[in-house]
Amino acid sequence: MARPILATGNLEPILRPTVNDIAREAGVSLATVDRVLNARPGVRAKTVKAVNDAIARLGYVRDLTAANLARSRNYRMAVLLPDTESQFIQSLAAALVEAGQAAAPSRTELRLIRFPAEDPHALAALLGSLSSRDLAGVALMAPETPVLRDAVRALRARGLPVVALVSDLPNADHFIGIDNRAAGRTAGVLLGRFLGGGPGQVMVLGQSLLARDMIERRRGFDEVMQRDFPGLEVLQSLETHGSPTTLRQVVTEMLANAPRVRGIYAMGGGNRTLTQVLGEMGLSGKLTVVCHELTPHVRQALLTGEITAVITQNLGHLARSTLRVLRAKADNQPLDESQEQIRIEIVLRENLPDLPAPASAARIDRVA
Amino acid sequence: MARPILATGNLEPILRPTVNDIAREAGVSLATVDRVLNARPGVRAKTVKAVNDAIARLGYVRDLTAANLARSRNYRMAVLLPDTESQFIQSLAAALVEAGQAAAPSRTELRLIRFPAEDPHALAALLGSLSSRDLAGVALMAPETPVLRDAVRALRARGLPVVALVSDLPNADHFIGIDNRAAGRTAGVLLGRFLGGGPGQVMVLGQSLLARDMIERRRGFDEVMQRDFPGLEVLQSLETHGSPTTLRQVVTEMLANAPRVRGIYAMGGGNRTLTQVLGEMGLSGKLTVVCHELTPHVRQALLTGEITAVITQNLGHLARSTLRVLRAKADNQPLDESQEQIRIEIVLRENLPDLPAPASAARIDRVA
DNA sequence: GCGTTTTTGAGGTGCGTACCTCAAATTTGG
DNA sequence: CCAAATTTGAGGTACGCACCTCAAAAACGC
Repeated sequence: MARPILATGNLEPILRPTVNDIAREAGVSLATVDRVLNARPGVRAKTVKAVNDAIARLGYVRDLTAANLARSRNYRMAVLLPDTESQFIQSLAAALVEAGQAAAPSRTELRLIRFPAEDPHALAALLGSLSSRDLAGVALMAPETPVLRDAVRALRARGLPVVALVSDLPNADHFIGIDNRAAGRTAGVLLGRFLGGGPGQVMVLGQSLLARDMIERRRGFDEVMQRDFPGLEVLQSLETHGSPTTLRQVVTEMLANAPRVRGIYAMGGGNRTLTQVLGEMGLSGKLTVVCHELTPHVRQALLTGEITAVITQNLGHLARSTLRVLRAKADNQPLDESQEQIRIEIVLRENLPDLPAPASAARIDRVA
Repeated sequence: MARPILATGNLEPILRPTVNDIAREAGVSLATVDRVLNARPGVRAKTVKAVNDAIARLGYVRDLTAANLARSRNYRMAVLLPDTESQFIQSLAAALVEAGQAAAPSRTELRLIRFPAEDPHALAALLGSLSSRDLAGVALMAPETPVLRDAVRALRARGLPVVALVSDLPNADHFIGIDNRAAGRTAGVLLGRFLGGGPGQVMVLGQSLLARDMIERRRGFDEVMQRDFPGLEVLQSLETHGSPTTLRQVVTEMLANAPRVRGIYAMGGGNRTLTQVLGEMGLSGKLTVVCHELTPHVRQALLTGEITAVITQNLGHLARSTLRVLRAKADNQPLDESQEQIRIEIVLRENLPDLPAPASAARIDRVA
């Protein structure tokens, strides 16, 4: 149950300057240093400078853990996701919950809130009801609309950091997700090269051609196909609007009319229905299919060869990054960009990572 | 210079049980709870159980930040790398130094130590000189030898956690790096598919066929080629022993004798020399070349088309993971396996990530 | 039952910081 | 130069925990 923390002995201290050192160095009292550090009023400009100079000279950095302890600071973050039931959203939600649990020891709490996917005003109202008294930050995955822009602006004006998830919002503090244009380009090379450069036709599917991420993917895809694979004819995008029925219909129709289709780029959701339709038409494994997001079903389809390649983003990373970024923003701290950059991952059957272990069971590592 | 931490107001507290709560719940004093928590002697088994029961009932988890503050705990880690001057090692070292700097605020210090690459006994002696009084953990990148095995065992016996970097060591506490067999398989599919399944010959290059990572890559590569691409003939591996001269010689010879070579799998280092030789022979961009590790030079070669695809691991992730794992081991804490798994990344020209920004310059994010 | 050993409690100090109060020192305005 | 306003200092408490001492209480041996 309760184990002592430490097997190895303690180390000789690594000395870092403290507030007391600053006070001595600056020739002022602790109270004054505190006033400067925490931007409290009642200090002459001259004194402020003296303190800041001492800080610079000593290379002082505030011990955030001690500071947070003293303030009993805690970080309650809200993450807003559409109430869609797609496997992607579900996996994302699960990853967020897990990251939230893992962050609990560092006084971070994550509140997952779902909003009606098709109602921008309801979302805006929800955002309006969030208070910076209860929250330290907000993460949000939603398509951009005028009301949403205003609501985000209002939130930030109230001092709450807002980060955009998966699909960018231009007036958020930060965007967490992949570069969708580059993702589209990557899909393009994979399809192009796997098809040997042609000849043949390529079908493109997307939920809605209005969402920012879809637009960017399509643009990147076309860019590469036109430049590098002129032998492949890219057919017009088909919109599915998230409806399995529509998807089934447009795919069937297109495949009947375009017999030279050798590849499919599925930009958005609906991968489950797509593989199903292909199966029914006896085309499983006969076409080169590139899609997005490594959901459980896509995993399976990769293994059976129904899907050739997947462009994906690591949702665990995305979730942890979300918390780290929100926290950094809440603390007004700089962030490590390279750590927060979400990579575009290419998954084939051969580099399919092991299924992540269930969250709760803490694994035992090797023992001597 | 010194900014106040917090713009947003404080939140209503998220209450977590403290040691005082345990004492009350268990009906004992604070001192006794402390004795149990830190495994100090002089407590009856019965009392220990009462305390542990209370801990379980309340769901108490120790506040590690407060604990570390109280103990003035700090984490000094040693990372041992061969003194090779390859771009890979240099990039790795740079990533480690950067991760070490980023971890400084959390009382973590990283000491980079280089050892003579070809002298296992010197390395063993070095390991023998490390003390658990000065260090909290050791990370090590080295080929396995009998003396090394013994040295690692001795280190662990002295209570120092040891993790293996890049290439696995079976008796380390943990391995941080990619699954090299899967990496070899991935290289196989890429080459196979990019070459349209054949016909043709494929050349395989490696520094030394003795290192564990090389063996595994070759095995994974062969596995896929035999099973999925029988139309491609895989030539015998060529060993370069890290010598540019040897590499130049064997490649030239092989290409002269095997005119049907259409692809190259470069399992180890020497990518700089390889592209150079290919250029001299007028073959730049004419062969499909798959190699490992996204070093600066390989980036360049990807952009010019001299190299087709790269199997790589994110060194920033690797470095941060090293510190997290060492810390978790030092604290005897469980680790989040999914966060520590280093992914096999496939990099083509089209998904080449932006060059990471220089370490020191903290970036400013968007402002309202 | 008594002395001895073992176990427990009460209390304090410190880690580095935040935040508060009150009095003393300094500066400012007229 | 004096009164008023501003700035500074001294000191305390708290956060959650580690670690120490000393005395009181309980368990133990015989």
